[in-house]
Amino acid sequence: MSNPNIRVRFAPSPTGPLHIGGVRTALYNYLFAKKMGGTFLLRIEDTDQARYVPRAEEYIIDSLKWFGFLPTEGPGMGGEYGPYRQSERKAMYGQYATQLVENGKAYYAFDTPEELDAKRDAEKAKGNHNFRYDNVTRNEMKNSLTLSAEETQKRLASGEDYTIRLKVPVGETVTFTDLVRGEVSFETNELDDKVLLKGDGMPTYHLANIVDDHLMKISHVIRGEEWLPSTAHHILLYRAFEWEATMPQFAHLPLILKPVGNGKLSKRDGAKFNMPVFPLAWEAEQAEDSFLGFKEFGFLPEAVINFLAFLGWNPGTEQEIFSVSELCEAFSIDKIGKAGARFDYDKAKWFNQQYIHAAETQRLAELVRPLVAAKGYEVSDEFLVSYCELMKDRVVLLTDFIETGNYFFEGVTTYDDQNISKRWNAEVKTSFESLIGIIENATDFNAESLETAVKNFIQENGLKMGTLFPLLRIALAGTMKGPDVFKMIELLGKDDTVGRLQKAVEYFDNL
RNA sequence: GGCCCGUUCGUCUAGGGGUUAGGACGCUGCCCUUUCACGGCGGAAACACGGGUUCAAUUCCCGUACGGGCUACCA
Repeated sequence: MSNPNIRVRFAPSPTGPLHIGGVRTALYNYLFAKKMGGTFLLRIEDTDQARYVPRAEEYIIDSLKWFGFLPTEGPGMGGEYGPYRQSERKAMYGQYATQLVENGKAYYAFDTPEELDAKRDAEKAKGNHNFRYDNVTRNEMKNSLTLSAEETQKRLASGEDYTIRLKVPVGETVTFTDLVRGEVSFETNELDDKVLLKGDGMPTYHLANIVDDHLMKISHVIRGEEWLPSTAHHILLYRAFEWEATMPQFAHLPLILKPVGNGKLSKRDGAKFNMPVFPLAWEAEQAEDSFLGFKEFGFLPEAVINFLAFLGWNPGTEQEIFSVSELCEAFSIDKIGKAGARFDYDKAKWFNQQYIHAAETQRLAELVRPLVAAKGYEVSDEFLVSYCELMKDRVVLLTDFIETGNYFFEGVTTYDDQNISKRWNAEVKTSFESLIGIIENATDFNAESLETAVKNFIQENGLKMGTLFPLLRIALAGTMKGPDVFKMIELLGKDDTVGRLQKAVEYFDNL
């Protein structure tokens, strides 16, 4: 069921790697579009040349690709409302800004950044800590409202740098209904005359955003709460353009907060808490600006999606595990919470564990393959699949597959000495060596037969499982932890198993 | 400082004028088990505070406190 009237966009700035809050914004937009049968598009807001980072746009798209919620319109993706990169729309914004000046809704301002800084400092010195360029102070600044028409024309003609500022009306109340917060209002007397067009001819976020959302027929603006205060300006802009009738609806998402401490989640929290805050790895010139992502930490994309979906939203039922398609079905804006949500890494890991348990073993093996290769281990595909099957219940992250089960690949490197010395003695050794013989001579080398054979041996000799099993386990794995001993033996194969057991006897003796 | 937004277990949250305030993560006890894990069954743990309104307020209103965001020719 498709609905051409529902169009939403994800509009990031390519200033660096896309952080996890941005991913969640993209996700909510995607889910909303899917739920409503609408369109989800990507728009790159690259109007700040100073902060532009070349690789960032590619990173954003790679990330969306990894999660599997790629927009259907965007740079390099087609769509009839392009271009979808704002830098490529530069000329258009200038025209719209000029139109606003002609209609008396905006004005030229000639104050240089230095002059503005000086003005702010001067006001601060006078005890005024909140100078703003507003409907009062504009009368004392250098702009087309205070300058004569001739002077303005002269400055424009001379090529002097100028900005175009929104002429915020006096004494009005701007009220709108936010889809998550309800009615919100602002007094225009508290609002500053935002710069619409910068000295370099580029639009600011405010202008570009409104023009593009209008031209791209955006029906719902779903974005972070940091944009709530500027929404008043945006509404004023829609009015100035006389686009209010088709103005999109707004939904401001609660922010994602630090796991502990004050403030919103930042990129530095990743290093601080040893957890990912970006979807994919990002390589920067400075080591401190380089990061590993959720992917490299060993997360499955759908687990991250499920986790993120629940950071600020819930379905109102007790179901927690949702596939992406279930999420699309269940999603609704009115279930989005209002308060900021702390980033809970433990919960993220729990989601991942749940998804790994439920994942096809074949797929896990494919994901683990490159990790195994990176370690230099050489194993067959059959081995890897069986190994993943054996380990998937005791793994939280994909990287755990090579860490907690490393002895499968490289043999036993360290033994649990304490548990050995507690159990090892001459008598036990005799039984243990008989046990090796049984394994060595086993004709049906599979877990079930081996278990029967070993248990029979134990019973016939009046031994206890508790004396031999732990030693068997330690001999094979070095540790008391791990999967079923007989399944381990089957996977390791006869030669490897017997080799490990013999090596262990020697080690146990010398302990 | 000003403006705007928010506040239910440690965390994510459900709920909503009368509930034993529900679930999940984490923590913890027991069971399962040759170990670890998985799984199952339990436990501790919350309505920020003060005033109203009301027969009744955690729920509605107002304050306060606390938290968050914005306050750039950044987005």
